[in-house]
Amino acid sequence: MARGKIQIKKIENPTNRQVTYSKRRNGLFKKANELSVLCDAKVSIIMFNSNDKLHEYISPSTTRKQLYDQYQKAMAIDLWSAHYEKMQETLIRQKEVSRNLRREIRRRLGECLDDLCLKDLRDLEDEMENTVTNVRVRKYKLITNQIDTCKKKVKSAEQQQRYLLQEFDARADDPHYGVVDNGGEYDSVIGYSNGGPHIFALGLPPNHPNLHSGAGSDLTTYPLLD
Amino acid sequence: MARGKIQIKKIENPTNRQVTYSKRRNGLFKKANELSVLCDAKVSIIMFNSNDKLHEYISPSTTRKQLYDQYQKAMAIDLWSAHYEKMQETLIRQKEVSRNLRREIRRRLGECLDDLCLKDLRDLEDEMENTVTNVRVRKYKLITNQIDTCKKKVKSAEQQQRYLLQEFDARADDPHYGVVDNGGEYDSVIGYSNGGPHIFALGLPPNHPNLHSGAGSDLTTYPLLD
DNA sequence: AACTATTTATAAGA
DNA sequence: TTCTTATAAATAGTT
Repeated sequence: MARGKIQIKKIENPTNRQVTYSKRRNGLFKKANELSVLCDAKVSIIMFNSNDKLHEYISPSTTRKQLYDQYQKAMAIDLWSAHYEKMQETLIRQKEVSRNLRREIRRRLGECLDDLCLKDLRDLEDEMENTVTNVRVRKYKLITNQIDTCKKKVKSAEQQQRYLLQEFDARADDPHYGVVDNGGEYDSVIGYSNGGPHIFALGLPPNHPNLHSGAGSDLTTYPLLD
Repeated sequence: MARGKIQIKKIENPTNRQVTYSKRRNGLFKKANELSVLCDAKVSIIMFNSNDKLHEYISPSTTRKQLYDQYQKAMAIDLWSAHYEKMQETLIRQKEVSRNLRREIRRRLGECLDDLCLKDLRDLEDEMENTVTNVRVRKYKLITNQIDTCKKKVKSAEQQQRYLLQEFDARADDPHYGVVDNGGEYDSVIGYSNGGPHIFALGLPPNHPNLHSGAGSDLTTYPLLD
């Protein structure tokens, strides 16, 4: 535009190119600035030269963040990247799936049945009955397990009791062990009314294995059985 | 820059401002384009006028995404990550929801029952039975409706039949109508074994209204009822 | 970086 | 909005 017109095509001489880039960049930024002031506009220019060096202009009336937030809003976000789009699609599909699943569940709660035909209803009914059967099987198994566990505990408790009585008798016959005098009344021990402390009072070691095994520490569940 | 120098400050007249914005925007984009061609550079300009209308220039040698990816890398900032992250979160939540819904359904199919306690199983069983009840109610209603429809059709067919027989008798008594001689045997008509053609043979007009009404055209469903 | 001949952009008017 | 045109501004090539 001076000392001769030029063709608008790539300047092959790298030095000339760099010089022109510099001059015109300044010109562009100056124009951008004038525009933003004259017209109360917000302008951003970012540019990379052929060596990928970044230069940037932001009009003084705004900030990068403000400008790009506004830009994203104006662009309605989605066109951004393939990734973004894919994400959005996935999200929509997920929501659709959820909706369908919810409807399935509602049907299985006995709602939304009006748009089902007779066959669908029959299938649903069959399915429900299968499920009930499965649930009952599982429930039965659970109950059976619990009962078994309880029985084992009872057995263990009884064994424990027998062992303790035996031990008690043995020591009652042995003069080396002192006997608590309660007027020949053994009920408080035999009846298990207040077991633990009495036993220790009789000289059993506190960490007796049969007392502290799993069954032993759960003896309190005993009254719950019946 | 012509017909008089101007001060670089906001143009207060909105019309003038808009005109200048338009002209200078074109100038700016033209310069940007020349620069990008001459110097093999990548340029992006985004601008909002005072009414927040967006205008954008991207040099043809690149794309928005490319340019902004490069920009982000160069700036070591993340322009879109906030949006991105929010979306990712939403997606993860949605998937979680779906997974839960699926498990609910599987339970209602009698699967995955192992981690339910006795109370859960009882609730599930009750729920299933409620559903079965609802399904049966709905099924019953559907069947009742179908039966009602069938009954109506039967009634209509019988009425039709009665009318035709009456008509037949009337014409048999009237000497103006010729009678097909089959040895006094009327069964083939009375028995309805091959109704249509015989009737027309007897001289009924082909587009007899009672024959071609909705009920009439469905007479073939009659044998299916019972 | 400065100069300057020349091209280009554009303000004001139509 | 677009065109016109006088003039300001930008800048290509040179120093």
